[in-house]
Amino acid sequence: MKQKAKYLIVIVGPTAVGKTALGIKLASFFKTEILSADSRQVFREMEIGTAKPSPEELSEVKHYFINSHSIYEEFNAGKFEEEGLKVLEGILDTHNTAVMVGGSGLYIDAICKGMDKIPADPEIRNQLIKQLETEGLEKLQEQLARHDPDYFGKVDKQNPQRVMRALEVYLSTGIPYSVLRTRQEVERPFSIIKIGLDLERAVLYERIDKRMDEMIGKGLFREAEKLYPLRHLNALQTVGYSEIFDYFAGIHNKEEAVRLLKRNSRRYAKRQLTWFRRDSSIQWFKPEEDKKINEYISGLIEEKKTFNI
RNA sequence: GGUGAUGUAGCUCAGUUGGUAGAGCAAAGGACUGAAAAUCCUUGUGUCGAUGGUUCGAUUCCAUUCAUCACCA
Repeated sequence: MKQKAKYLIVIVGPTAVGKTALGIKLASFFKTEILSADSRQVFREMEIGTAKPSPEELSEVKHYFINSHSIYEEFNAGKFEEEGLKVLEGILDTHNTAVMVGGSGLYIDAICKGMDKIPADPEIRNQLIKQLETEGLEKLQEQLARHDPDYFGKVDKQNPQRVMRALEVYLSTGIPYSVLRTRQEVERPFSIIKIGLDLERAVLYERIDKRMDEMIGKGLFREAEKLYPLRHLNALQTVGYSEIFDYFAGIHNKEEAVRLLKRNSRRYAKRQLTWFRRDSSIQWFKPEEDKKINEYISGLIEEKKTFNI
């Protein structure tokens, strides 16, 4: 029996570029569903600051991983791969095409390329965080140099998160991180079509600033005020909220908070672009280039169909 | 119209006793496999308003000129 071709259309790009709208158009066209790859939109306790699809948009097309988890839960790229793959399988069981939309590069890669199955140990991680506070980064660097000289030679030693993760893995498994982290890409049972959305930088930044003003108008500060007592949670260590928490904590005034909200969102967009730019399988378009995007996708899908006959 | 001040990086400004310049902010580039909207690294981007003069050499001194601001008419 001939196997049907299955496709995952992935839409990536910086924040505020218009990924959500394109995703909905494509999913509607293919009569399929959307997998959101966004590390903050998964959380139901956060709303305004994460720029989720609107209720209308959500009712138009079924979205997964929007409001699916709680900020009290531990959620990460590894879990996203595991849970997301299951959801994808489900969609592709009944559809030929699925759409994934998101700005979290690591999450996108987790689905498209897979991650090494290296365990996480939150307990050890918390210990390491404490150790970082009390003894400083240097002590952790020394430990890593001793236990995993290989990785120590490669890592960005100034980055506490990198150093701690490697130590976490070694301390919980007894195996050096460098041994477990093979970065081997896995083959998925579907074809992946990656669409990147980008805009002229100045225009993108204008959109980011404008959207931030809109979020503030919708009550972002009120939302952040409610979440303020939970600010220590990982989910809330994020652009759009921490700037407001600092305002509540008296670190800066409201005007400065607004300035930082915008600036940090812009910087976030830049980091996203840096991540996506190195992925040569992404075909880039401007958000309004619907026609070109259509041609690009149908071209690829046609080709594969022909090939399979 | 007169007098004065200012004109240097995207913005706010510093500076050069004459040897083509530097801070803050903004920004740019990059890394990154379980915190990733996180975390970390690197980088000063410039006809020093314009034209002419003095000088070995002018962004700096002089003249003219343009622009902006303030005050006086």
